[in-house]
Amino acid sequence: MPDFSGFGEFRMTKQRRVVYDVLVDEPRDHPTASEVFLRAKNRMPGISLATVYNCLETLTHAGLVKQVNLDRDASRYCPNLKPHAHFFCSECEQVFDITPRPSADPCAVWELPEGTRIDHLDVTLKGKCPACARAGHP
Amino acid sequence: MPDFSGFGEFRMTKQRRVVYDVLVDEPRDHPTASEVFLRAKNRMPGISLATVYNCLETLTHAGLVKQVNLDRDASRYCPNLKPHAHFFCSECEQVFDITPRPSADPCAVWELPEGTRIDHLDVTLKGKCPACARAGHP
DNA sequence: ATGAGATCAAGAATTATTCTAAATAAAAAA
DNA sequence: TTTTTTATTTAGAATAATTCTTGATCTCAT
Ligand SMILES: [Mn+2]
Ligand SMILES: [Mn+2]
Ligand SMILES: [Zn+2]
Ligand SMILES: [Zn+2]
Repeated sequence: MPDFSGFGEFRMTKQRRVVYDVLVDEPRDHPTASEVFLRAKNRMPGISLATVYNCLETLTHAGLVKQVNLDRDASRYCPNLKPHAHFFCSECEQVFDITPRPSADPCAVWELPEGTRIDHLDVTLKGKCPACARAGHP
Repeated sequence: MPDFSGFGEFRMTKQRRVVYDVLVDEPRDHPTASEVFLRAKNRMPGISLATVYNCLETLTHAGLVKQVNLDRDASRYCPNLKPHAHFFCSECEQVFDITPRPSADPCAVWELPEGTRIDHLDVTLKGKCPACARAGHP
C-alpha cells in the first residue's frame, strides 16, 4: 500500500482509497464516474455519487488518476500514469491504453509555429481492435 | 458557390447555407453552437438555436464540417476538411489548426497490437501559442 | 396545384456534472 | 482526552449543453 505522503496537502480518506482502488484493482477498462460509483458501492455501500465525483476530481488534481474524454461521452478515468494515448474500438466499445513506440515523439509529427510551447498532448485513435476486426472478416 | 451535388440526399437549405457560411466566411476560430447561433442571427434573424444544432449535425454528417471536442467543453465546429489536429492555447483560449509535417504519419508513432484497424485519429495539443508564450517571458 | 416527406422552430426533456448546505469525520489545539 | 477547527461527505437542487417532441412550414415530384 503506497502512502502518498509525497502528494502535498492530500488526505487519502476511506472514500478516496475505495475510489482509487476500484481503478487500480479492477480490470483497467476506463470506467465512467457512474461505473466507478457502482463498483465502489460493493466495497463501501454508503458511498454517494457526489463523493465519487469529488474523489475523482481530487485524485485527478493530485495526479493519481487521469481523466479521459472521448468526444462528448461521459468522462472516463484511468490509473495509468505513464504517458499514453487511447484506442477506442467502435465495435466492442472498449478503451485500450496505447504507448508511443520507443524513441518516437508524438509531438514531433506536428507542424507548429516557431515559439509554440507544448504542455500537453491528447490522442485518441478509433477503429476496431484485433478481435473485432477479425470477427468482421470471418 | 460550391453546389454540393456530390453529397447524396443532402439538401442545402437557406438555414444550412447560413450556418455553413458562418463557418467558412468568418475567422476560422472554431466557434461553439451558441456562437454560431449568434453569428447566424446577424444574417438570418429568425433562425433558431435548435435549427443551428440541427444544421451543424447535418453538415457534420454530410462531411462538410468537423465537430471538434476539447475535453468537456461545448463542441466547436470547423470547416477545414484537410486532415488536421488542434492546438489549444491555455492563455488566449484560441484554437488553431495544425497539420502533420509532410511525409509524417501521426498514427505510426503508436504501438498497436497486430491486426488493429485504425479508422480515425483525434489529436489535441495544449500549451501557449507563440504570442502568449512571448508575453509570458517579457 | 396537391400531397408526401423533409426541415424548421419553440420549448420541454435529458444527462453528465457541479453546486449548496447541512451532517460527519478527521486533525489540531488545549 | 476533550474541545475546537477544518476538511470531507452526503443528498438533493441547480446548471448547461445537447437532444427530443410536436406542430408549422417549406420543397419537390407528381
Ligand atoms: Mn488510459
Ligand atoms: Mn480545425
Ligand atoms: Zn473491439
Ligand atoms: Zn495564446
